[in-house]
Amino acid sequence: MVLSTIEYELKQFKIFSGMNEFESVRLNNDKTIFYHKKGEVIYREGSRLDGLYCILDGIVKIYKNGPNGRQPIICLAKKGDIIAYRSLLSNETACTSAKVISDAVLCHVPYSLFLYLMDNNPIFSGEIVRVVCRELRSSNDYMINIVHKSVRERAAEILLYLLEKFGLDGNKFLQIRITKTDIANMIGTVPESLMREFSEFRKEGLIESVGRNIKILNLSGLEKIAKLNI
Amino acid sequence: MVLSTIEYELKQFKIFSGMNEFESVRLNNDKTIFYHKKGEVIYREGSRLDGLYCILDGIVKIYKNGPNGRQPIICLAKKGDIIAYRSLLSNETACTSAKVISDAVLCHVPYSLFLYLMDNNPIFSGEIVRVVCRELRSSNDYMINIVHKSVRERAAEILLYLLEKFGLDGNKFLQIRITKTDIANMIGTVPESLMREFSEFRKEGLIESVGRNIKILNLSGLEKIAKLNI
DNA sequence: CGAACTGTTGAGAGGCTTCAAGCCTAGTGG
DNA sequence: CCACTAGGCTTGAAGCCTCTCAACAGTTCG
Repeated sequence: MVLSTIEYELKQFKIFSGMNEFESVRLNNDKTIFYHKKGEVIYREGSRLDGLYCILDGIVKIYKNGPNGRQPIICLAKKGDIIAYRSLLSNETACTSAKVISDAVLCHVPYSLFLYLMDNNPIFSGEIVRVVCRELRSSNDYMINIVHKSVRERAAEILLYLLEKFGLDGNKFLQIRITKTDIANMIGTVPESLMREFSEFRKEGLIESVGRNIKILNLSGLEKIAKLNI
Repeated sequence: MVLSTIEYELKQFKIFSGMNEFESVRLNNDKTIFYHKKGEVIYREGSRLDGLYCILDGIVKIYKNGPNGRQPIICLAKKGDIIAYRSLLSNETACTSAKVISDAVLCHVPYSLFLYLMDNNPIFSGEIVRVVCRELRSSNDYMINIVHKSVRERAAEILLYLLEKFGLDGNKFLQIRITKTDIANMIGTVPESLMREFSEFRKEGLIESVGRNIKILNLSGLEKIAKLNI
């Protein structure tokens, strides 16, 4: 990804869609582009952040350090998503960590510019509020799922989530390569338990999976298991 | 509660602290006060809301309709809290329901005024953003707790939550009367399991409980069990 | 190419839920 | 105001679901 296309990419972010000439110039001057390899940590729980990140490419996992050495994953962020804005808004230290799970290109927008846009650009601030609200809603939904559904139901649901968020390639394979441990951490279980459910799904002809590659064969079957919408 | 004190009560809400003369008058004209008895439903999941509610008195539970006929409780709201604002901000239908569990006095602020304040009063909009962010953070924290902790740990934690939010009376009793079913629904378990943990706590001298009245005897003991902060 | 991590399956243990049954509390209607 | 009834409280027993531990095959990446 070359720099000239980055300006174009940034324009695709809804939050930046209402910027005037002055703001655009300032964004281009103040921003920093980072290239991160898989496995690199972008920020850590407890640290004080000095700006937000727009994801231009790759996949980032947002997680917490939980009890018993686990690392529950809050969500996955991909191209088009923004991360690290919540702690800025409430002026707290980060309550999550972020790690790259698929080589990523990030655009750092400094706190000062963020504040300026929040105060002076209603499209920006309105869009940020919408993002937070959406996250709050999905966080609530997620909670219900994880607490009141069995591992089998959650295993089906996470496949649907990955499908919706990352899509399929031409051969019906999920367009994301992610470890079973990470998936298990997304639905609050251990890799072994997740494994067993996937094995079941395989026997039932719902999916095919070889290592990290997952093929979705029967969407409606998975939906039935996941019991979406109550 | 008489009407003259209501204006005073509303001023106590941080979101209204920065209003000018005009906005104050409009709030007083446009608002509606509702008196709700225990058990009454304020709004239902899926309905379109026409304003937010400020809780002037009483306790309201925010819950969802989950699988298997359960009603997982997202949070409890008391005097000083505002509810139903999220769906307004993202212009969606309500994703939760709200029911009174302790006789309540609510102040309804219509959507139009809400929008006006969001656009014209930076103290108001800033405070709303902070409220959403705080909720998002606690929602994330809550999720981790509920997923990766045992029922015993969660049972201890919910007591600490109730203690912090509602406090104790002179005799060390929690200042909230809530059913075991509701508490169980807050920590993602069934009343019977919660019961057993409370019985244990009783044997260990951590609490005393008779029916809906819960007395906290050993705070640090509960904290140790809850394993707060990882 | 080798070490470290991940994937996969099995066996066993234990925590939690479900079902059941009786007591008690609280809210309703006469 | 009191009796009644529905629902909440409480405990026990049984069984299932999920986690833990273990072992080995496969994969990834330096």
